[in-house]
Amino acid sequence: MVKKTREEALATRQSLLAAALQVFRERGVAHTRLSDVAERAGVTRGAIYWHFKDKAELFQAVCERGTMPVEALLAEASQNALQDPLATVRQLALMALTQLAGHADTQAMFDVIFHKCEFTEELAPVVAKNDADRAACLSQVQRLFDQAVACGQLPADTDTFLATQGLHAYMVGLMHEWVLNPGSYDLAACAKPLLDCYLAGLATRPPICRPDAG
Amino acid sequence: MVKKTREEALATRQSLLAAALQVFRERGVAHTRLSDVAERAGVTRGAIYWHFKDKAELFQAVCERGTMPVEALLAEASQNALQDPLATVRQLALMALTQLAGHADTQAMFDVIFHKCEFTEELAPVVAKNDADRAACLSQVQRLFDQAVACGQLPADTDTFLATQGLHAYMVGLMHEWVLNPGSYDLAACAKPLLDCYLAGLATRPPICRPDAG
DNA sequence: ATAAAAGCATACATGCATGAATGTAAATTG
DNA sequence: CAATTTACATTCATGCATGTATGCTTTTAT
Repeated sequence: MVKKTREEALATRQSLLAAALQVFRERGVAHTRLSDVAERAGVTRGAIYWHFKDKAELFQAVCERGTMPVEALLAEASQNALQDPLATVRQLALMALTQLAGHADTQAMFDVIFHKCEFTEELAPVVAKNDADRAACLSQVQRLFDQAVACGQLPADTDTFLATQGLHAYMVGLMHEWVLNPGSYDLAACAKPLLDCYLAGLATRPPICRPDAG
Repeated sequence: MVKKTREEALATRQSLLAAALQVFRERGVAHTRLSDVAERAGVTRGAIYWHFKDKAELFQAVCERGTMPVEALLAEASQNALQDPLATVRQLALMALTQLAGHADTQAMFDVIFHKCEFTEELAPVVAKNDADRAACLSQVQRLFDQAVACGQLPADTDTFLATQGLHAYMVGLMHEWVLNPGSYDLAACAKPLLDCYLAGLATRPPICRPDAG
């Protein structure tokens, strides 16, 4: 009773990913031994080494499964951005927070990424992908802000680069801190007011960074 | 030529802390071997085990050395908060960002804490101290926001709890992301406009979280 | 000056996680 | 229905980081 059918093998792979996410969250990625992941998934280390090369590749697979919906969101948002760019940004950010508030797996993933993981050389591919994703997201949001300036939704002298950095930092910080204490406040309910507060700041007093002389 | 005088021993301890900060940043805390730290400091592991119980205690010492100035700032700020609470909050946040932008050691520390460390059980004392510090900081800022509402600096219906969470998230996010790419923009120059943007949002459209029915 | 303790260096024993090697039985393929 | 591959389980050898124990030399206290 060793060999499984193809779909059973896929199920094994999925349960390995789920188990890894859990154990990563409990023990931290670096301190996690693959035997723990295997035990949690109800298999042995042999199964892990069959499906993945090593722990880094397993972690990479866990991350990619988690960031897939976000990327789909970004791609989808590039469509209907023409008429109301600010609303598009707002929707984008809102859906990210809503996804975090609602999905337990998403919470686990960000908990791992933010607090239970060391981004060192051995996870270089994950870091590289993170960097690429962030860069793509940032440039897309900045383009939306540029459009918002062109539409008159934002002041003409808005530094859209800084505005983008600020919004991204806001989002990262909200997720980073909220996953530490999901019970501290109702993120799903508070996401809108929190976002609108920052967007209002952008509209009334946008960041303007004069290229300082000296 | 083994035994050192007392101040030489203190110097050894300091160089151990500095070396640990560097190696932690390069290799990550979990992957750092104490022999690396010792070698970087020009001693052997014996010196580490003399000054510290284990890696966790070493990391704790590194963290405490880094958070000391921040705590001093907070204590100092509780003094002159009466007449202009909003300006006090602004000053507080500004000094934190300025400190980060200017001090290389502070950058290293936050890089380690944000990206090169797993907060698991073995670092429980550090986590506990972090939690306590954050709670103290948040409650103090919220008190300032409450005063700001009383002064009329912020709208009467402002949810000061959410406003505090938002500002804290903003700060965390700014630091979290900026240490990843200190060259991406001039934090020292942009700290003011970035902060004022969020504070303007607080003044014009403060977060108000209605206790949602259903 | 002598005893005691400080401040490390060195040597040793231990466990433990890894990765590779091998075994194996069922499931495909032709 | 044979041959081959899949999908793991099991075993093994290895290295490596840790913690402890011990040794050694110089301060420091008295």
